[in-house]
Amino acid sequence: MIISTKGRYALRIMLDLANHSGEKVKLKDIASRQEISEKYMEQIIAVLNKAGYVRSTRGARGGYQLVKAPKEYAVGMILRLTEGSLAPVECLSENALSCAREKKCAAVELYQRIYDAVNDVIDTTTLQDLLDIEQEKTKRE
Amino acid sequence: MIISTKGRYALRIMLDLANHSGEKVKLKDIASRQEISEKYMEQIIAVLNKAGYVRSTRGARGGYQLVKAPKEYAVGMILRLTEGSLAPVECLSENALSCAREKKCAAVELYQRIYDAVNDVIDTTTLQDLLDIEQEKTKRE
DNA sequence: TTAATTCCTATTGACTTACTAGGAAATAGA
DNA sequence: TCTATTTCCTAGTAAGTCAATAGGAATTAA
Repeated sequence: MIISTKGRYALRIMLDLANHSGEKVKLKDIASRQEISEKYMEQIIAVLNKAGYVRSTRGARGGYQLVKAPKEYAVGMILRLTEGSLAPVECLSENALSCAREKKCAAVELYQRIYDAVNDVIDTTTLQDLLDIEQEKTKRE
Repeated sequence: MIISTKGRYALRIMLDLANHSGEKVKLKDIASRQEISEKYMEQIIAVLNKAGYVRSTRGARGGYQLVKAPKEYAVGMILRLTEGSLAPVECLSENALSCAREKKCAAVELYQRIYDAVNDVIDTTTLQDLLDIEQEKTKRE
């Protein structure tokens, strides 16, 4: 049960953009700050862009910026977009094909509880919350 | 974020054994009831056996049985044994090597919340709970 | 002695992950 | 208009994981 680099990097990209609101931020700058491969980041931010979570400006002096305020982005939106469903098992995913043992399967109840618990956390935590945590952490240093 | 067949099958094996408490259950019977490859199951039950969660009897008329009562097995024990840590990210696992950005990383707080939520569910649900759910489900059919 | 069963180890095909690579398209500024 | 800068698009790839399959050794009841 793992959140891959795709989702984690997406979160860090969004956080980085949130930390530079108002500016057009170049991918190169995010990459150097976050120490992530620029080329790999391109692919990840492309997804965020297509979904309308960030706005891009092409060409020289171009860059990316957030479309909405940080508190408008639940981390669940970002993780689901980049990772796909965070369901612990396939059969709970949106597009799941029905399972033959569905009717008598006891375990699916357990999986649903796990799923609910995870969804609750990621849907009630926003980018702004992470910003606050970050600030708190650097203050403490 | 997925619980693989290893963990899911382990759960079903344990449930199957729980449904036949007192008997020595042959792998072949579990395999046919659960429609799981017998050879694959061997590998999974071997882990459960080594951990002492089941007791095996070798040779003709041998089989497996649970060591303790179903309510003594939290599903977390079984899943962690077969899946490894259910931490959403590597850095939260037991044996994780320390991360350079640990001190300022805001996201780790999120991951910890997810981890806590998952652990809470799997540590408070036992095999007996699943048995009860199963009974409830078949009664309703 | 035989049949039935668990135990042990190796191999494999398909898939996923985390990139790398190369260049096309767009745009600001000279 | 030209050039440097930046995003956009697509393809490839090495390493690792998953979900088995395979074959046979060891053990035991009858």
